[in-house]
Amino acid sequence: MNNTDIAGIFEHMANFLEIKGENPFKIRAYRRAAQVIEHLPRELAVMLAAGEDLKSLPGIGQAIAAKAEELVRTGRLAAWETLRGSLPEGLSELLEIPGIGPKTAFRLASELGISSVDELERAIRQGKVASLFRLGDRTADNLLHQIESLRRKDQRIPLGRALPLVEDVLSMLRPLPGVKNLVAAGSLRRFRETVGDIDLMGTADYPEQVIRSFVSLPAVRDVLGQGPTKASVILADGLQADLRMVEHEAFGSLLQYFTGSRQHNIALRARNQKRGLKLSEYGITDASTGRLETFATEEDFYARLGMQYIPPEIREDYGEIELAATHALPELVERSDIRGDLHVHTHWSDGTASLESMAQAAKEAGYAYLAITDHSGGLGIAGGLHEDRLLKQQQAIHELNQQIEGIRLLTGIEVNIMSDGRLDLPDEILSGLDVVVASIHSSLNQSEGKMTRRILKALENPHVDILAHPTGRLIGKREPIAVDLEAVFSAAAQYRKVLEINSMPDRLDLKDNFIYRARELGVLLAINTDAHRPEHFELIRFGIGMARRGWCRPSSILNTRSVDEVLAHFRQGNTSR
DNA sequence: GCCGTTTTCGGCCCGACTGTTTTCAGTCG
Repeated sequence: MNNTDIAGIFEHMANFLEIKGENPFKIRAYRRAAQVIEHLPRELAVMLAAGEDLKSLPGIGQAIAAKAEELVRTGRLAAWETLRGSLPEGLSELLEIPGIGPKTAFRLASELGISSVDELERAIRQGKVASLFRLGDRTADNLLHQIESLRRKDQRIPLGRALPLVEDVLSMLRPLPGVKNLVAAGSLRRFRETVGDIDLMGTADYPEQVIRSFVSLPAVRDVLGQGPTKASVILADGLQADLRMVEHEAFGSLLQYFTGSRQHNIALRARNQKRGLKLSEYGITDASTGRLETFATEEDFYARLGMQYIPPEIREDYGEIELAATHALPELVERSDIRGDLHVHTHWSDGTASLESMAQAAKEAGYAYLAITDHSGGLGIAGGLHEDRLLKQQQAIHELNQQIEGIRLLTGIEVNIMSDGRLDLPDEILSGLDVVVASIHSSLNQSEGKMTRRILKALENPHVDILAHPTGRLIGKREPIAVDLEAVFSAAAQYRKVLEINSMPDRLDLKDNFIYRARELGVLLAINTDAHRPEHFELIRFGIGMARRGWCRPSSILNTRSVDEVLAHFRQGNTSR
């Protein structure tokens, strides 16, 4: 049983306990455990097999550790079987409907015998729901609307689609007269790989005018609501965006509050409550005096708590609060730290641009070096390079290096890892290149054992420098390959191989929690764009966002180093066996 | 059920809105 399944069961248990009116803190404990487990970089089964104590995980104590172990060992959980037997199975899905909480769900089940969304819809149409005590026509009507919108609701959408959309909106509103602040908060600001709703907030001299302009933007498909300081709209892709205009003095605490994450805020408040400070979106209240202090910036807000400013990307209650309190947060990698890209394509394979224009674009991006890594000729990739054309390309790169100034091109290849782990170019060819990026593009459905052996074999090749997009996932389109990443990370650390953080918004591969784990194991990472055209260099910000979510300092990222240091690192990898 | 620079017991984030009431429970973010 894997982590997703286990987390799912704990989440269901929380729902059922809630419906039964159990202790709310017990319920919260199950929810928190589910979240922690869901985002673990390693399988609980693996940790248990290694003899590790699950109680060392945050939010997991004696009882939940034992239950998790029971699930791993037997695939079942007696406590869960009992619980689910005591209530109608479908009740959990009722909680998905906005407006229905545990109390209402319980009453719908006990008083009307409803146990599914379909049954609820029928009951509403028959007028049964509106006749219940403390419910009425309005409530029933709203629920019906929620059910309908839930059925056509778009999923969370990838960050790569949401961010440009939101930036468009912001760039049209910011020039309005009197606008001081205007930013997106929420999971978008934290650079989560997918986002649900968008929370925009700002301060301005004439807030109503900003609201009016907002709802009449061309990107707005539908206006859900509009008041003097707040409006809700639907943008393209079905993305809901809320704009909130506030007083300038309270902007800092409001931004902090709406940036989240929820877990971060809960932990932050609990911690400071003990010190007599009450935190809210309006500011900080000293319990002894009852006086509310406001904050125009987040920096001031955190400083008042005696803490370092915490970058949004790591506000996940993953230890950042404690470190910020002792001023020991890591300095996270930034765009300006990046000195080159080690994975790009040109029209020599499936890219669209020439060597020259890619070099020029990299130079404009502020880079000192650029590795040209077109596809190797093997399996089914359009226009991949065979040995003769690769040699010609190397020649062209050498010549271009003579002509251009301000950037150094490195020769390279993105070589296919074939289904048995061999590479589709011979070692003699690979040894003549500055950078060898290896990746999987075929036979993606192999078993975990086979896939892991395949990748480990590729990593054992002394000429391989970087493993690109290690899991092969495409967000929302293709599942990651089945592979024992823990084994891959260990091998990479041992052989000094570099793992890629691919910045393509539909890849973001490795993802945040795996970056965190790889870094923990001492693996060096590279943030690459995998650019296929000059504009793609801009996508580096997504990779940087992931790296920051994985707590990477510049020292964890190879391409923050000079070209000589990069090449020196590859040479070490080549001779370390 | 979890957790500990005041605690191994006694706490556990905070405020607003909605619809239904006549003082507030339930839900949400």
